[in-house]
Amino acid sequence: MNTSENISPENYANWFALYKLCQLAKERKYIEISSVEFGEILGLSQQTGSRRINDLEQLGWIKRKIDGKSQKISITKEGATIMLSIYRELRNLLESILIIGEVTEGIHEGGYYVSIRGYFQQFKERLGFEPYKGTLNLRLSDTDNEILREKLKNITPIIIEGFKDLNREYGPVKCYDVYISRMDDEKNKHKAAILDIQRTHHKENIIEILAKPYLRDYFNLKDGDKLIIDISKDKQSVSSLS
Amino acid sequence: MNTSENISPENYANWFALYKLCQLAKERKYIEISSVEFGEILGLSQQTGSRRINDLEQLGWIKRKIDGKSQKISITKEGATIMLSIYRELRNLLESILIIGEVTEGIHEGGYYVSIRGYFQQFKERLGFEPYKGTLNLRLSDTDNEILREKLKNITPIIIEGFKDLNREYGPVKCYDVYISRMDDEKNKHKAAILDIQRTHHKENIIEILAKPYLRDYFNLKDGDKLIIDISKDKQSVSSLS
DNA sequence: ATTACTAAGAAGCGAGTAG
DNA sequence: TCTACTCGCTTCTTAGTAA
Repeated sequence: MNTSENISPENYANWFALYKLCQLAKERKYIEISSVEFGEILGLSQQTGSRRINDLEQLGWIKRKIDGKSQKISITKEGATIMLSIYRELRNLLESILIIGEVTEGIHEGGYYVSIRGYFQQFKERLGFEPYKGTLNLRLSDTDNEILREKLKNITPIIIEGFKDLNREYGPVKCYDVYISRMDDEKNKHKAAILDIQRTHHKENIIEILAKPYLRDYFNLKDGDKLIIDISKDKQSVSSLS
Repeated sequence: MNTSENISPENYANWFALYKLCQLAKERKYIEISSVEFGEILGLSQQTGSRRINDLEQLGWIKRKIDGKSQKISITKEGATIMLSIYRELRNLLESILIIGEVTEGIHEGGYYVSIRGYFQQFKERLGFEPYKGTLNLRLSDTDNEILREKLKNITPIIIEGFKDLNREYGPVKCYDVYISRMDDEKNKHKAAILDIQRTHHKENIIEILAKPYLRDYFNLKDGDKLIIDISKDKQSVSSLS
């Protein structure tokens, strides 16, 4: 089943009606609603409310029993499939228009950096949080990586200064403020930072994320899970427009 | 931000237009499209294509650069947020209108049953597949459990007959054909069976799933992950209508 | 080529009302 | 009360065309 066939100009009014009915179905069993009430929910008249319910029934997206005064509505398997396919299509689209990183087992180099005393103190002061002594490694697609790098160019990084100790010299490190979140959970949008280490040894598009909590636990992650990386410059476009 | 405010009757035409633009954005960088082409994609005229793009720009959902002949369009953060919030809202709705089970560590009783020789041979023959010798335990919400039980009543179960051996007597077991899938992956819809063991010791709404592969690996699951349980009687409604 | 204006035409909505 | 019909009116779309 092709999603584009399901929502097309002729019936996105119906799709919206189904969406609203599903919201009502949250409270479950079946939906008992009059055309007046449904019209109000749609922000339209009783007549249109009635028409929409008719149309949805015709489309086979809902079933109903009219019982004199009241009508009982339920979502059919077809209706649910429509919703599910739109959901899935949206998920695919979002993976294209957002920068998504895939949790991966890293080489813990970032973690090593964080632990170094001379850096750690600076991270604490300049990032605005005391970072967990380890990084979360996220693998980006080529395109996402490209876009991310381009975006980062337009952002002034937080500079962690280099220093020397008895043994060796430590170079400066750049960080970038970001927000990290799961695709399916809007409440947990966590402040974090991209740790920009110039790396020679993995060509792969892996970025390292610093945050106060241990992110794998905080977001309940396993390898392969996907996170949204949000470089919150509000008015910016998400797909790059050079 | 409230999703219901984002898609309302006045602007779902715009929402749909944004959705279509995002599909185009899949191919990335920026979208370079004429109003004629966009009209065609919408199934509408050039004029409307042009108007939609204008409207979307007005809403701040897209940015564009008109460059003589061609215009380059990109999705703004606001636009992406709209899409993301609809995605999330849909996810919530789907969790209400579909039967969703949460992966949980079971007591492995089902697994014990499967392994028993007298049962195993029957499972193999009657389910149409050779089950993995263990079950996946899914916890249901009270409502989902109620609805599932009600649905199962209307389905003729696969009966696995009881038998005796030297030590004890084994009772009959009922199974129900289902399809199991992740919410985010339409390709992997796997044939499985609910193993209906009358259980006294967990009051919790846990069902046990039989399938050929080890489902935790097959779907890459961890505890708490959610699966759709699809009792595929096609013309049936998903929300119960008695 | 494009985008986008205006005016005519089509589609959709709601008032009135029947069943 | 309900749902849902017809019909007038409003809104949106398209044709023609300018920039």
